[in-house]
Amino acid sequence: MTWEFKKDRPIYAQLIEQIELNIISGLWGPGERLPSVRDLAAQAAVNPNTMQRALSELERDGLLYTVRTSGRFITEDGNMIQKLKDSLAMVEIREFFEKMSKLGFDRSQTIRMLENAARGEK
Amino acid sequence: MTWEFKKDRPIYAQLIEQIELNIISGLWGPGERLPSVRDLAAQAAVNPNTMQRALSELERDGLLYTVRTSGRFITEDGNMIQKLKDSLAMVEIREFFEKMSKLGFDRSQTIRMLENAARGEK
Amino acid sequence: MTWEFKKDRPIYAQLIEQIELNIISGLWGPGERLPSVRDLAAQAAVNPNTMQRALSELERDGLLYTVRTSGRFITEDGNMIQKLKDSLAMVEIREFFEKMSKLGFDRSQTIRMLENAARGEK
Amino acid sequence: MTWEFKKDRPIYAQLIEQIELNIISGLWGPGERLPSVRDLAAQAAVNPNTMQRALSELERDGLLYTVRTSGRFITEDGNMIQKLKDSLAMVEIREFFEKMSKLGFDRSQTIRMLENAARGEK
DNA sequence: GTGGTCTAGACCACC
DNA sequence: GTGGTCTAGACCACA
Repeated sequence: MTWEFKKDRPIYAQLIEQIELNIISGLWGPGERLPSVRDLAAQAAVNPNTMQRALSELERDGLLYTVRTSGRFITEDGNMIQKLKDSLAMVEIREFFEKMSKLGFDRSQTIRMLENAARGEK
Repeated sequence: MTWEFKKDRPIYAQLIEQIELNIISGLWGPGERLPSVRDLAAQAAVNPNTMQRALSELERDGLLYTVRTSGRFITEDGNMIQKLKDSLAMVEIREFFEKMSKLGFDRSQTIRMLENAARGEK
Repeated sequence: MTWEFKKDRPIYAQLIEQIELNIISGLWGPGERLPSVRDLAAQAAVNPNTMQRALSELERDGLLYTVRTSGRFITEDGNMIQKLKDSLAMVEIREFFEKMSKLGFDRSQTIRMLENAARGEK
Repeated sequence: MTWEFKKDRPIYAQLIEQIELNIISGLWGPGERLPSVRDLAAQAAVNPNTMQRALSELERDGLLYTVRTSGRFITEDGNMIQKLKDSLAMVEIREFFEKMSKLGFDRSQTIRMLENAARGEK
């Protein structure tokens, strides 16, 4: 796991994004225990407070949960993970349609081009 | 025409991008004369040299041409504009597939979701 | 290495030409590291930006490549160097035929004179 | 006949060159009478003194001759014109060999490439 | 230290 | 007036 950050957005937001990806991709499986905030922060070379903030937000969203004195864990609710995955996908899809529209392609043209592209690279 | 720049990429690159969009969208039609470098630079609030660099690169790609002492013009080669449009679209498509793949969706899943999204918003 | 410039053409163009000659002649061999932009500029007594422009264009043509924070290097693709050599030669040949034609010599006459000249000086 | 001058060399030298080309190419035939210095100067948009200087040098070389009260004429000595033609050609040939040598081609390689080029464009 | 970018301001050639 | 070029000097990212 490598952590990289760009300067154009807050680091805590980028942390959230990366952690979500780790969960969605299954790299961090449901119910799995996370390293300590300190360790994670050291690993990512960020301030522990920043890491803490990211984890708190993820916890607020229900993606993580804390067991006092024992640590933080990934949610075991597969449904929730699935919903996150779908919701992130919807954001990407919306942005993609937006960009293609700026290029002058409407939704159906866009889909047709996507089909061709997928077929072409098989 | 509004010009906005982010800090994470060179301004000249963003200028190129925006100008390409202006051409593709037809806002600046084939054969049309551009404002002078100085005017464009003032409009975009960048240094004339930066605008000059962007225009030079676009000219190198054949999208613009210069008539000495008279000004710069959009290419009259509609074919070239079409090719640019397609090529920019291919970049977007590739990036989109890439992102969706990180989320765990393969090409055919992605396309299915796109179709649903397009249908859902009609 | 001496750098000289005439006033009738842009300096950056003359820089490009001289550097190409350095590469073709093998004075700067494939894979070799160039001096820094600043050093080259000082050596040639031009502004660093001007040298930078020349190098950028050469890089765009694939004759050089940059390793961030480490420096610029001559391409290791001997084929590309050979192609450059041939292409520059073709330009010279074309111009030469052109001039001789203005003097009233056609291609075959020109070649015959060249053969005589080469023989005469042996 | 159009007259064009670059700034990097004296105008009178460029006048000489152009006039020599006119004679060699036969545009101005042997024995033909030239327009007056004043007219030539006006035509070329140069100072009459400059034109005068060019003509004097050409006369010194024997390419022109003056008949008092009647005007200037192209030499009728075809031999001389031929010699001029050859001598200008030799200059071109020498320069060409020089340039090709800088590119790394020796005389025989150069000649072979010229033959190929001439054949290729037929 | 490296290359990359940007700005400000100047001069030139062309018509 | 147009575009083209050059210089001087600054700041940034990267390692």
